[in-house]
Amino acid sequence: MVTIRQVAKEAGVSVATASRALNGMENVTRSTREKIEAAAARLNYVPHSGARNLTRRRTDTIGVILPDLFGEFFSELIRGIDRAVHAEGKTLLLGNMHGSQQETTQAIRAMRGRVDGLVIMPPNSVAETLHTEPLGAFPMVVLNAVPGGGELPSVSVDSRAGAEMVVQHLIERGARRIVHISGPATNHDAIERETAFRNVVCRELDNADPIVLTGDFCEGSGEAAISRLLESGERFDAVFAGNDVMAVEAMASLRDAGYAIGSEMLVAGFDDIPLSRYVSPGLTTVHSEIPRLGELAAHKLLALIEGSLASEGQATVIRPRLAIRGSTAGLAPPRS
Amino acid sequence: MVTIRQVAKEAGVSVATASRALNGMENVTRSTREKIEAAAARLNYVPHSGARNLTRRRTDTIGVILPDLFGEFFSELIRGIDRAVHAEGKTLLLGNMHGSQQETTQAIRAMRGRVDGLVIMPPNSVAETLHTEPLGAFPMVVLNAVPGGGELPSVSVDSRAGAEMVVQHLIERGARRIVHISGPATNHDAIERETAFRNVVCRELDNADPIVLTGDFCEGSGEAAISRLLESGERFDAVFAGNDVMAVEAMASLRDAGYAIGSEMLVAGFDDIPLSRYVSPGLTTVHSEIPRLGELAAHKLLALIEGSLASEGQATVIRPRLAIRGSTAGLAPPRS
DNA sequence: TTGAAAGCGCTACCAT
DNA sequence: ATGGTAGCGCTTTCAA
Repeated sequence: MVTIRQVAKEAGVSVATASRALNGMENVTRSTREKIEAAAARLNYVPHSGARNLTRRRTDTIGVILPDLFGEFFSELIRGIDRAVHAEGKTLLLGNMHGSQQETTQAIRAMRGRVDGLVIMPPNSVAETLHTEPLGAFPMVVLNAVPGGGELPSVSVDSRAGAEMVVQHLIERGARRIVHISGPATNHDAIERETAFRNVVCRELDNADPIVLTGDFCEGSGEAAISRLLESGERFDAVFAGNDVMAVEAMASLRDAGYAIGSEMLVAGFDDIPLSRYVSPGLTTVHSEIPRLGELAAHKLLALIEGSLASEGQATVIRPRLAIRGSTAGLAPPRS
Repeated sequence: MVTIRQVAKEAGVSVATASRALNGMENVTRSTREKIEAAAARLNYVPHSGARNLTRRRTDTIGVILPDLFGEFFSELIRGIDRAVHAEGKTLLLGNMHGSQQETTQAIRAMRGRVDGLVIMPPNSVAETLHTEPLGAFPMVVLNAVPGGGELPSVSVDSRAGAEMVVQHLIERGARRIVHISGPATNHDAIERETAFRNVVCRELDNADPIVLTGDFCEGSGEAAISRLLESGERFDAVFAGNDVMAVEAMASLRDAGYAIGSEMLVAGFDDIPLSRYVSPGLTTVHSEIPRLGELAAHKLLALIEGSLASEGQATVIRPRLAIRGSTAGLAPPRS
């Protein structure tokens, strides 16, 4: 492994000069610079970023810690973050907490000394104590969660508003018995969406105890929920799933069960992942601009790192909008 | 930022002892260890992985360089890689070459000193000179590409076999005039798939000059290809798209144009991204176990790093299988 | 403009 | 079992 010292020796200069030349600093004569560059090329020198990071006390890398790497939601999110980070010439270090609290702490700690800051999407349990982490002083932006004590800067989608919109919409399109498939109780968004659902159903349909099935936001749980529901024999005319993955699955299951989606049975989701536009009928959902969510978080973090942003209380909330598609075309015989 | 030196001082021991205790080595008395741990906790000490990496000459991190972070293919791939890497207690550093050759080189170099090895999915142009990279000695596994000079270990899906299977299948289901939407010419898989398509069509249908439209594997190009095709007035009864993203789009466009997918018009893709199962009718495609592709690559890299694998010539090829769904149910009036 | 040398925070070797 | 110390590869004062 060739080091800068070898390059310096080969070029017959000191490491200091070599370093300057290779970093494109001005105070190096043209001829020395050329000698050094030639030597570097001859030896196939590639700088060791690890060492560089250590001396410069910065890594030009930002860490991202997500509960999972699975599915389009995260894919889109990472894409947004990458876009922002890459535009600034920085790199992305990806951590995965795999949902567990312990792994989250571990993941955060593993980032120390390897990144300049963190974008993190913590489960609720972690969010509450996040500012307690030894890394407290560490630049950190929280995604879609209630920051513990409200102290950490955050970016989030207004889940409550989004869920209210979509439930309201279902009602307008004729739904009277709406079932909700919720996300995991450890997830802040899941709770917000469920709460909003209950509120609207209670207020508009006078139903204080609607059916709520517990899902987990992942593949498999939409289908499972629907099959439980069908077995139970409950009557219902619409399903509002906590996210699109479950909604799309629910839609497929209901179609298989013989319902005409959009006319006999309305289905809606949340997130607006790309998939939602491609299923047929298209899935009505809450468009939350996932890549933008990531992009905003990254920008905020970069500002934080540069010191151009206070490290407290900056909460950005994205207000989502409805994406209306065929899955809520309208219940055929509107019953009052 | 609290360092190990401060912890040592606080505990009244040397840094050496502190290091041992904190790394769980055996040769430390119980009492000293406790003193040190207490001191570390009191000071909120978090080890600096960057420095650690430097001394240990290893990072326990593997780098992944992809042409793009967009879409389900990469999402699934990363998921597979993560699964393997995480199982070994290591971390993932994500690089994005954004398709350009220059950025790829840059991305590779930026990894030096920050990762123990690289999984890379290079465009063709880069693949050929990859082993020339100064990082040559660096553990590296190539994904889905022809490794330059065939020297680098690789994992890939047998695109040719997959494409042959699916084209054959289209013919069996009655297709006689098959159109191909290809991927970008810079992509090895794209070329393999197109070649296989041409071969089968020539052999089985005696058509030496089938219609091939150029796409780019990304959103938008499936639709564009179909609209060009429809405008041209060409007759055709089946579309084989180079990947699922384009196939799904093509399917939607054709449906909008009034074709009954599966009976009047057959459509097939390649990859089997999750989306393919959810569209309706389901998309017939080549199932290539994307996560497994990533997992195998990661395992191979880890073996390489550990030195339990030679660094040359190890090529793993995954043989894909057909996933038959509604989009190729069968042409209604089978013409000979 | 150039060089010498002091670290960055940590681990691991060699003594004790 | 513990401590002293020499690096890991690089950047960056400070002098010359």
